[in-house]
Amino acid sequence: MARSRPTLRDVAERTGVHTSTVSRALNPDTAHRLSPDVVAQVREAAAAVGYRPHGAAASLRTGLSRSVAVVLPDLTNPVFPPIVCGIEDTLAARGFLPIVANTGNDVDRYAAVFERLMSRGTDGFILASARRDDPIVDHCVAESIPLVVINRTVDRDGVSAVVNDDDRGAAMAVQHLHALGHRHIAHLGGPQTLSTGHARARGFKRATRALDLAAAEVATVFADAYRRAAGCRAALDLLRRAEPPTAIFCANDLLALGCYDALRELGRRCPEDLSIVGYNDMPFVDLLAPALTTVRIQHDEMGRQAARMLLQHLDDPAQHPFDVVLRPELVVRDSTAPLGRPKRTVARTSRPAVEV
Amino acid sequence: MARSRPTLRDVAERTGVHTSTVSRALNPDTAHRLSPDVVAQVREAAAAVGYRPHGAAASLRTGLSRSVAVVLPDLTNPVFPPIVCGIEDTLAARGFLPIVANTGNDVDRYAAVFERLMSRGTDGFILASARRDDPIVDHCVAESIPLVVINRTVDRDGVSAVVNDDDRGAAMAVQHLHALGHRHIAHLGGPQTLSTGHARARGFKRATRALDLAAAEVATVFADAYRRAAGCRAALDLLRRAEPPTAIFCANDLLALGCYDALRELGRRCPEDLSIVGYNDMPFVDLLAPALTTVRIQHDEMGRQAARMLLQHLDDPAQHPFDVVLRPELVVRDSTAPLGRPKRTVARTSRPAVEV
DNA sequence: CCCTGATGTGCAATCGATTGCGCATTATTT
DNA sequence: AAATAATGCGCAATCGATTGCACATCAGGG
Repeated sequence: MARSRPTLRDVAERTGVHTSTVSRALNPDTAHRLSPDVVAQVREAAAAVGYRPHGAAASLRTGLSRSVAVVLPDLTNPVFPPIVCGIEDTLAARGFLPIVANTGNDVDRYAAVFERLMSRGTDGFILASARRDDPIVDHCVAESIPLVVINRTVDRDGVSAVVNDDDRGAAMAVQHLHALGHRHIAHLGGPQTLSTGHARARGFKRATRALDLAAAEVATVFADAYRRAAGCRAALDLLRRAEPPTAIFCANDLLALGCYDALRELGRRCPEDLSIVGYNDMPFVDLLAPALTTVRIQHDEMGRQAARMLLQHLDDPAQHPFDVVLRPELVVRDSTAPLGRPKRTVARTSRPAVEV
Repeated sequence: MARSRPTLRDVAERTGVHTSTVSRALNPDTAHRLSPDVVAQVREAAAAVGYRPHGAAASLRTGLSRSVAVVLPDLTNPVFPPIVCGIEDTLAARGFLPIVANTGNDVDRYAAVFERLMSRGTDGFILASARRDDPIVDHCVAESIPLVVINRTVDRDGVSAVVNDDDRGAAMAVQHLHALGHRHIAHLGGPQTLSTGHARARGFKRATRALDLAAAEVATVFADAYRRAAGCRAALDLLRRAEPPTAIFCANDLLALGCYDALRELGRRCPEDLSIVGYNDMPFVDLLAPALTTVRIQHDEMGRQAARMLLQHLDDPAQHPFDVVLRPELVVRDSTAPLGRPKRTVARTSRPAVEV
């Protein structure tokens, strides 16, 4: 035992043919060039000795690995798993294996992970971790490495992206709050180094202006990360001001959870004292207390589109970069209520967890 | 452009030395055998041409890849990301890259993913997807492939595992419910093909017997998957019986969420009409309505232990398999209340999301 | 019956990095 | 100063799979 794994040679010797014949017999694309009985014999022998192709060797020779790297900024953010599932489904249908890596929102680890994935040889990248100004994206473009950015996009040109219409989504949130009578609406923004944080803040500003909400009424603070704790800090900042807002639009759901924490700390209630809107409609926010009103993005669809896009680039290296922009949807639940006349909590809009 | 990536040869020619010298200069372990100025020149040239090691080639020659596969049964279950983070931290410190793959609870995909990872060449496996009787685990043992199972273990011997004391955790849940006065306690069990489902059911049975709860009072139903929808179905089954339980111990948090769904469907309330205990204390269950009482497992620590274990096996192939059993902890929140005298919801035990 | 063409298989080079072995040069010892 | 040890580096084989090319065999047509 512990003998090294069987190779093409072992199968060849067992069958009495050459290794090249074995290689062809085992490859569905070349098997037709051989006589059927040889193919059958080879396959049988391969199964008998438990032959497994040596990916590194094949990859070395062909330069292809039939695997793509999926880089996430934060695995613990529940918004990403459904996206990954969409990617997986689409890639699996074409025989590609997605390799998921996590940067944990750390720039150094982002670089290290990319380096390792590159050297390990993946055919392409799907980056959910892109920053607006991203050296790694630049590098990929310069080296013509097949690449798709997802959810977050970059400022520069020449990169295929699957994103949401964050500007519109933000406007939907503001309009909803405005329709409920809110005038002191604040924005708990995300990092402005990320396209999502930037676009949602821009949409917020545009929408409040369009609705003639005085600038003073539309305070904006920025969290330094899409994290619950950062959201709490920023929310406390907003809520401790002289004239606190009656509603907050958060740039993502984790920040909204931070708002919940802040309210609890201050002994105030949602939605009675403050209406909160999140962004992403990540799994489980429908079960929170109160159930979170949020802007839903199409998780699975984003993943599927990104995977399809990357496959197009792999199939045709000349494929020109393009964008797919998905439309968000407002999901009204219990964390928003009319100003001064908070609605009673009734049967809330539920949404089952994503079934894989 | 689009010129193929630089190789050792390119660096060698540029420096005027042999490729083997370049190889040694770039490898910290062998650089000391060369004169310092050669090393410096080589490193400089390598950086200048943007040399990146070709992992597949190195892996082919050495048989090592410095990467380990982490196989998850269900990426969308929030209990796993924190575990993966623990694994990542520990592996990164030793220069190993974790490659995360997801089986989506699908046996065929499990096999396919394993096959791909094997052929791609990973130095070892951390399986969170093991079943009690798992052919893939058997295969790894037979082939002496370094392996650690995590969270779920296997019935067979000879496999290193990091698990929780599920039996004890279940007993803690039952004792808690019993102390609250509950006598009609049911168990919403997980799949019995998984060690977690099995051990938690066993712990439930043991604890109820020890407390002299009549067998009739301790109904048990099994969900066919750790999913919210499956939990809902099973809970409806329990709650529609002639003598429904006053408390349910669920084999994991997702099943508990299914209970919440079932209650809503029946128009009953938790904890007034039914006390619910979950298992795992996955992220965000502290924010649910009501905040979930659950058995907490040590997510990060599990990951760290498993990674350490695997590294031990990699360092010393003769390392004998061993187990690490972590102790669970009951976290009482608002989903459980004294029988017939439901407590008012007060400030609940909060727990911030895991900071990466 | 020979020639052409098709078909099936073998040969050997190749991908890029690693490493045991050996040679050459320099340092050390007596 | 000569013999020996130590150091620095090059040579070439190797890992396993793939693939262009060549060769052999056989079928069919003239």
